[in-house]
Amino acid sequence: MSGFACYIARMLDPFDLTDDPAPLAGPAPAAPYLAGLNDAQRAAVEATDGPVLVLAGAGTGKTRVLTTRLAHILMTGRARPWEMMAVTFTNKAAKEMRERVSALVGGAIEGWWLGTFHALGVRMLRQHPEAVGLKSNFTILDADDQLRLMKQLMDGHTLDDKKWPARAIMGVIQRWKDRGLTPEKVTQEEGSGDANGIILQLYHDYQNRLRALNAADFGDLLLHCLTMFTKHPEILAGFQRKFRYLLVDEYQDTNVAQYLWLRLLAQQSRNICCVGDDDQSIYSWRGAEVGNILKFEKDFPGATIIRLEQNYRSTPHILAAASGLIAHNEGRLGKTLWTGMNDGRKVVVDGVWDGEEEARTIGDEIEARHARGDSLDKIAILVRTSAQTRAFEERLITLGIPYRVIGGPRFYERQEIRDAIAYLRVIVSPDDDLAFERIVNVPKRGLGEASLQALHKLSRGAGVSLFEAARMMVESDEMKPKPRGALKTLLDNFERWRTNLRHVPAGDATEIVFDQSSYTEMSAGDLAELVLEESGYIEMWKHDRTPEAPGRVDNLNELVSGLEEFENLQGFLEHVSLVMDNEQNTTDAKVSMMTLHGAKGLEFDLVFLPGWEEGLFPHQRSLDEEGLKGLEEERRLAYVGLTRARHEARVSYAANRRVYNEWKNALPSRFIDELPKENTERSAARGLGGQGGYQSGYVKNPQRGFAEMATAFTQNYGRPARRDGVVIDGDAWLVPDAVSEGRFAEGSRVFHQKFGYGRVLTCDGNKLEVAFDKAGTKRVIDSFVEPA
DNA sequence: ATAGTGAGCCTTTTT
DNA sequence: GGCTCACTAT
Repeated sequence: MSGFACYIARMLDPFDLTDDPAPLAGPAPAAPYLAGLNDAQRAAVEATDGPVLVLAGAGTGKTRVLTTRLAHILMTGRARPWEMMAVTFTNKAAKEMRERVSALVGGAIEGWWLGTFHALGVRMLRQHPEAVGLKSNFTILDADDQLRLMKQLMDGHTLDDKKWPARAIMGVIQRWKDRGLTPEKVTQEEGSGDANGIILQLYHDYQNRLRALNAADFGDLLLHCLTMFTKHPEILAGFQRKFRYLLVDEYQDTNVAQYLWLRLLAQQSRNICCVGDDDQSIYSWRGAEVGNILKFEKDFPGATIIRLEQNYRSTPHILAAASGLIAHNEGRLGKTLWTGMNDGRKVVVDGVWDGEEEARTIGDEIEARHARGDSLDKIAILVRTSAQTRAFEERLITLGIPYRVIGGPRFYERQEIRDAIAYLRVIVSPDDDLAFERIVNVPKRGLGEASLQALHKLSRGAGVSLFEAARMMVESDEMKPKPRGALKTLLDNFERWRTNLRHVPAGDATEIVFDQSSYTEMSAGDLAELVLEESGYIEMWKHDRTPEAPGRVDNLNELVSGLEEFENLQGFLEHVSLVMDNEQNTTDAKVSMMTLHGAKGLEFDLVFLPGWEEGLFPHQRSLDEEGLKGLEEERRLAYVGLTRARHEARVSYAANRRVYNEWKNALPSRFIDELPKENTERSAARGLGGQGGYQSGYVKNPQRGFAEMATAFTQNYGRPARRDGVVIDGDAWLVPDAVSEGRFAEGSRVFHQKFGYGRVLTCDGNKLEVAFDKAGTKRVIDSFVEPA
């Protein structure tokens, strides 16, 4: 802290801006960190006071502006670190911001309130937990815990659990929480309705149960803050006084609860700067309200609005394609992105036969680039749904091209890790019923359904935790000797492990009673190792013969070594519930694969955008459930995808895709039609408007190309009617050019490799509607049928 | 109490 | 295709 103060003093001298009342008014002597900013960026940095909305288009240097702004506020002495709050959506973003601002300021920054909404919310709640009926060591539940809890609560209700599975109920409740609605507030608005009545009742039950468990779920972290602010104005006032400058990243993704939270905190200082891009709002399904950004001016009268429109990332063609696409959305704030770069290549649009061919084509292209010396790090495949990555993984494995899938199952969400953590949780808080329940019978100890029921009954009757009930049970005769013995062993184990627990440093109200005489402090890692060993848990996996078991053992070992970094278990558990990042080792150059959602904020030289088909992208479900709103969000997703590309973007769509078990034929996504013609080029590889076959530059490996061609000729060309062939579906790219370019008259007979013979009903450009003799009426692209 | 089988479901995105 | 749930057999 003192080091930092020192630094400020040193920096202030040469260009003292502290007393400049209106930084926008004139060119102040340029501080070095301002150099290289364009006018808009600089304005965004220097408009420190009053409400500011920065509309930052994709690739316009948002992060740089944001970090510079924070550094500027610090360096000019407008605020000290602990008087600033900066909110992000991901831990990764928070981490990056901390690093970059520190670099600008020239040292670590202590006391700065920087983090995700949830992390900051917890921090506030931990200071005043009693204000919302919690104890300071409250636990944070994850999705898994929530679900199990809800299932328990639902037992008491008559609800069609086919129509309303626990997952769906939690969804409704979470949505309410996103909107800042406690159970009491829901009543006024929409608590009626058949199912809603029961769901609301469950919401009440759920909240009561959480409080009894001294636990909060993710939504509560904000909701409880709101309650606290309203019920205890003095607490709110304290925070209002404290935070003189607020900054919010990704403002378009805030939900109502977050919005209310921010508004309350900013009310006093009014120095709130929100940064966002309405065109990149892609999280409405988890409660985000684009409306928040659209009505910023109304909420904060006199707000300064700054648009960052110069794009430093993409070529003009990519930018124009993306802009042309997003222009189809209504209700935008509107931006005109521009770039000073050279033209570059047009966005390539490539139609392929099926998903397999799509994977092969993309794989080959990547291989060619790789052979040419391009770094795999700069290549990404961005998909709509996570399941799509599979085809590409398989292909890249075959080709021996290293890749990484970003956003897969998280480390801390794996079953074995959650089990291990449950053990640790019970050690730290014996009252943690959910954790206790999770592991009473894992590994199997003969404590099944019946024993658990008995425990629950006793726990409810005596008003004590399950652990306590178990203690009582062991003393009594109510249980059969066998399970009783097993339970006793388990309890004894926990008591013993607990004696090894390292104390929480002062200030925490953890009430753990243990025998001082046998007290031996252990590091968190050592303790975890001991527990996994003595409980038989790791043994269980070592003996497991399923293919994933060895990996699980590895994960458990990794967990233990990860624990070494923490002072104590409590600290680790908090980390687990909030900072679920799994750092990927980024050492080797690999192709990145991820969903479009996961790609936000990233950039790559070459971006593949497969699966642009109606139903998949835009996703049918989005359309069904949200209608036009859903479509527009899907379009924003497409926009996000395109704008990730620096040099090249390659869109593709397949005419046939296997969904679960059956083949479906698909139409190209409407988004493809919405890309301006002048900024796109149709790949020459597959006809569909191009001329020439695969030789026109697509397949870079002629040897394999020819080999496959030969195979395909014998298999396909010779016996076109064959429908059960091994490779037929995948090798349709050898359809002769003449055919792919042909036009089909209505009424003419055609042959389709998947659907067999049929008659053309209608013909619209290259889209045909064909009544197949066996497969029914389908819509297909003309290049996939041939004259019969 | 538990393992194993079968039916029937649903398939987006995740702090 | 894979997951969860429920049921059956041990």
